[in-house]
Amino acid sequence: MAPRSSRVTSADVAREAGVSRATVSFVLNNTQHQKITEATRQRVLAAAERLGYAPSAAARTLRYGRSDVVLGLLPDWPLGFAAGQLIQELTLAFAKRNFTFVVHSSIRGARSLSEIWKALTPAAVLAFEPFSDADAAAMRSAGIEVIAALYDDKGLGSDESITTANAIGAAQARHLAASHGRLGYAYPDDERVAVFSRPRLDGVRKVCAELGLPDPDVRTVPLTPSAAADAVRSWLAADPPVTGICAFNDDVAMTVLAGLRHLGLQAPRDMAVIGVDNSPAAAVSCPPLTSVVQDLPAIAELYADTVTVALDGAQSPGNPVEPQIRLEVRESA
Amino acid sequence: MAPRSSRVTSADVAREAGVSRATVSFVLNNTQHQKITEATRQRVLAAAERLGYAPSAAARTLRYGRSDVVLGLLPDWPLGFAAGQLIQELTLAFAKRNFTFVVHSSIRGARSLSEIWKALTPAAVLAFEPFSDADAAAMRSAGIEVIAALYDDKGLGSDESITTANAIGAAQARHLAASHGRLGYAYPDDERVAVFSRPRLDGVRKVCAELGLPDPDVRTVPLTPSAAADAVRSWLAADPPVTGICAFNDDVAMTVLAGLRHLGLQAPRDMAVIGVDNSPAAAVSCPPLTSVVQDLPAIAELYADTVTVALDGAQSPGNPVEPQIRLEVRESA
DNA sequence: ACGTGTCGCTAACACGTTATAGTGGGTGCC
DNA sequence: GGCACCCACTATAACGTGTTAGCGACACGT
Repeated sequence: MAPRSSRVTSADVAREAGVSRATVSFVLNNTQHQKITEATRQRVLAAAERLGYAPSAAARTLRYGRSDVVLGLLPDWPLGFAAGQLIQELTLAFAKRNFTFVVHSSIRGARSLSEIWKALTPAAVLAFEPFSDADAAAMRSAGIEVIAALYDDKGLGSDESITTANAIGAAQARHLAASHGRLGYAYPDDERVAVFSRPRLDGVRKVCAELGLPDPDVRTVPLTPSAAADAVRSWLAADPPVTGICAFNDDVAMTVLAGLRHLGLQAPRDMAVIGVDNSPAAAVSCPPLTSVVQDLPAIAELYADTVTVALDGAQSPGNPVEPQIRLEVRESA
Repeated sequence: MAPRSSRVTSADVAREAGVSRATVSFVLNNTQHQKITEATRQRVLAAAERLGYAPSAAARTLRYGRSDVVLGLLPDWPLGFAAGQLIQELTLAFAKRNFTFVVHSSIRGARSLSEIWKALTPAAVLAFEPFSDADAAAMRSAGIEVIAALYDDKGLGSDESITTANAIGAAQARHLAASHGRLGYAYPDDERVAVFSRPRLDGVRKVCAELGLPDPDVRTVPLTPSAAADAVRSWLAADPPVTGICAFNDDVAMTVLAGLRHLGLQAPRDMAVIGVDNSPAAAVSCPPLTSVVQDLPAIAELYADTVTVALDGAQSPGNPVEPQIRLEVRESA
């Protein structure tokens, strides 16, 4: 009724309904072990509705000692199509578990990591970037669950990191190995994505070893047609020539395709290329790009389950199914 | 020293340093009007460091009534390259102003808008999606500044919305009008991006009117080569034929290029195409795509300034420069 | 010796919420 | 009528912080 400029609190609702703050809390939180007359309940609900009461998350967090916010920490590499999609799936997956998922892009020159989680008091941090042990320890001592969604090359915290990244490279390699005797890897020209590129390359390496193929010929491919042409020349000049290329993602793959065109060559006749992400551009590149499709909803569910289990100690409701990898086969391979 | 499982509070620091909590607060916040002996100051700082003290953001927010979090609300359309870049620039711009910028993707089926800001108590909300007046009113009554970074087709809250979107369409149209008498617009097949596509189209319309050209021929282009081919056929069959196409973004533009190839035609000979975003794929498409480059850092600064001014009532430090639009001219137009 | 300041610090309150202990009033039982 | 007991609700204590009022000690001027 009276739109105070300040925040409307539970005390306002209590006054409006003619009850105590405790009763308001009982009604609005449906406290089980507390009986409330139906008349009183309705009066409180009506008052809350009329005043537009919204409980203060800060006070609630202070009281509970934990908020329902899960903070996603993104590194500062350029966010592509898949990253955006994963963010949306994570938002949905956490919402289903009554958590609020927000993302902070920890760009260089911005606030330090400690500033971030101190400002948010998240219940958990889902990190897609590496950070120091000191930071991790500080977060834990503040009662924050830390989940690293990273490839652990140091074997550090391996029990908390989940990765399906090497399955991607493996899928690429298996598809190409059917018709190519020597594989190459188009590595991104940006060390900031190493947390993703390394495990993908490892997956290719593993499959090559399994199938008795020689180790893949790895070349860094900057995102310009001429640089890609250089890489293509080197691959074809090798002995035996490298004719099947696993690319880090669709952007790199399409750059390799541009390099081929630059040399007057064609995919897949002269060289087969496979990307990752199945971005919109992949469907309309020339030739249309074969790409690895991750089951991002399943991956998001897996992450969300991991966090939920770590937080509540509750067991995962569903069976912990490994996210599947699918190949969208077009013309480039 | 003693790694308590629970949170380390300022009281712990006070006990460790042998002073009161108030003194700890004075030291750590550098309270000006309060003199503290250098010895005491050092003792407190040492104790805080030793215990790894991190002030509770929840308590601080409760005390101040406002957090330093700015919440970015993203709609549920697929996030592309430009969106990711804008997020990073916004993170940087807000960090420079001592705000923590986080993003929530309000995907359909996830938590309602009110759940989000209730859970975060942000100081301001920077919305890239439309929401109801009731939501806006509720946020305001909770003391949250609401900034709509939207194209206002209803003239609603025009004083708070900032848009440079029509400048994009205008830049496309001006470039094409130099050599094409009739322009077309490749409209995205997703109404969720209407907040961006409409003003861009309006920019094209405005320039066409200014230059005495007929109104642009607008066609919705789904992201498949065959659908794009249909659109291309229609454009070329018009009288006079439409030979200059402004596309909503690079993805749509590259689909139009695929449609051209599908018909055995070439850009820019048979039809010129301009995209928006200058995504990595645009540089390696065939032919390489001419694209509009937004000055995302400047746009981010503008948004951040708008929010800061609304919050503190402070005047913008720099001159409110209009973000510039640049054209990356390649071969497609 | 005594008021007057200043210095350096502490006690206490408020922010808004939830949970626990407690309280007045009605009812049943003997 | 007195006692126990349940019911529906209230008073109050935390959660951790920033801030204001205040307090003892000491210096200083007269």
